[in-house]
Amino acid sequence: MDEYDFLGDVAVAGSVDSFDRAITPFLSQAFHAKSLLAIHFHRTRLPKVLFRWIPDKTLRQLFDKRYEKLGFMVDPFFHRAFLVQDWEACLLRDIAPDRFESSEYFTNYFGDTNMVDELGFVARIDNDTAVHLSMGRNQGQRRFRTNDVVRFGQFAKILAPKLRQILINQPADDVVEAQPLDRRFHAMAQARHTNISIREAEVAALIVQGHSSRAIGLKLGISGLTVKVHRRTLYKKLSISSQNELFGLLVNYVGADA
Amino acid sequence: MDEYDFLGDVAVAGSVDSFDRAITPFLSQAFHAKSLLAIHFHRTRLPKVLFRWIPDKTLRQLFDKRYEKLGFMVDPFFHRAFLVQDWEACLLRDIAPDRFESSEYFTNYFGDTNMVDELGFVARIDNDTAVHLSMGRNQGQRRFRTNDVVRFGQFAKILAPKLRQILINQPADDVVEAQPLDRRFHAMAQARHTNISIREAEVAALIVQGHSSRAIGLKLGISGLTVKVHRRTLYKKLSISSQNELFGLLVNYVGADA
DNA sequence: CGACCAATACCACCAGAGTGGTATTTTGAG
DNA sequence: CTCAAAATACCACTCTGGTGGTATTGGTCG
Repeated sequence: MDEYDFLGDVAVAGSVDSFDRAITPFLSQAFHAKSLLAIHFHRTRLPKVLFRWIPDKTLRQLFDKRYEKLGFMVDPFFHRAFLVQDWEACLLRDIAPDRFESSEYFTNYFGDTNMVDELGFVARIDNDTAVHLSMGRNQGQRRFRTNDVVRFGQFAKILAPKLRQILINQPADDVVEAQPLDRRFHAMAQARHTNISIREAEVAALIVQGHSSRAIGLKLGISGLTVKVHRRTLYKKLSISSQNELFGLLVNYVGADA
Repeated sequence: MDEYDFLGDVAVAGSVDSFDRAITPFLSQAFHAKSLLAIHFHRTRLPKVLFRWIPDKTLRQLFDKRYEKLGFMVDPFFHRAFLVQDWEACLLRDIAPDRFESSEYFTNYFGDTNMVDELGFVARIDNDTAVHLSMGRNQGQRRFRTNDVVRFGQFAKILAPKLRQILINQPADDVVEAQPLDRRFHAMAQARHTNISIREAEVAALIVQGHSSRAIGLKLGISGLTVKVHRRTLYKKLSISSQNELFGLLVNYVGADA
């Protein structure tokens, strides 16, 4: 299939469905991807997976089960989507928090384990919504190269506006509010008969997203050393003693409701 | 209910079922436990959960789903069971590998997240089988105290031989062979078109069980520094770069089959 | 008002993971 | 037998998390 045939199909696509059919076979082949997914983000609501192509059954199940409820909250693309104004194509590793890879706990948990690399774009639709499309490569495969990124960036010039156009007229059918992570941590703590401060909840949320103490400090405009203090008191209140345990609480409790 | 009533019921119990009914209500109350379980271990086969009382629904489901297939392989009680000759009552934290708690990834994954403490016994039945009973306390609760341990140890003098007696005449109905962890890692690596050495597979298995490099060295009779080398080459071959990613591979791939 | 707590900041120390080396011995396949 | 790979050992370094302190400020509640 020719590149211009592909772009022609994209141009005439009038629905998410036809868009999916136009791009999935072509992109997955052109970039040797082992997964491809498109997600409609909302700043304060649960996201909607527009379509996903994940041949590996186990991974697909994990993704379906966990991403829409909780996983998206630790997806760097989700946060990135509301930071860019127009649209942006990028590699996951370029926008991920500094400790994202070593705290693989999460990506593992949501079925991305073997995605050694992810290349995609985010595009803002309006103040509260955005759309995201990405392709993943599995372990055993090479990471995306510079020319992959460049080439994808060029496609994104067409794909991003087109997908936005399709979605802009489409009313959201799911309007389930999603509590932000810090709120969820706060609620979880109270369910455990302890009370964490607002700051501590914020820190907890950023930790599980993969930020180091230092990075959290920069983000909150406080010292990384202060973050360590919050960390300590947080752990003490939740009677845990490590980051992994915090992940565990999130997965088993914070994710349980909402 | 009186302690001697309890012991009387235990004494006359003639089946796993009646044993369960005799002990679960009493022990869970007497020790303020939030979970109680009994497992029949086999050195080379999948274990059989004799009974389990886990009121929390989420935890129960996680446990049911993952423990019997894979989780038991990283359960310190499982390994302990085949090290003691007769029987032994102990705290989980006393027999757990040194990095077991901080690499909570696993306990989280198998539904033990909130078990801040676990008290139980293991009793050998014959060369290849053993039985294990334990109670867990959740987060938010105190850990078991010395007098809890002492008291439980006294009960175990009756419970362990009794449970062994019940099981000794009971033929195993499940005879599903379970590949040891190192073998599974080896197979997983080959499925990924790479070949890890025997030593590397051993190291991988010990890592996910929660041992530090130093502890692995002591266990294998080699230097902890050598273990670090194995670790490095292992990570390189699997194209990962951290322990958490190794956990992820185990959970999503090594556990998939077998 | 005083007691208390949250939030801030900073210091020092340790353990462990991860990474970059070098070098020797053992072992197994060709 | 030879050569390459595996296994062993050791060194040095950085980064981070986790833990133990101290101290100041500002707000809240009894």
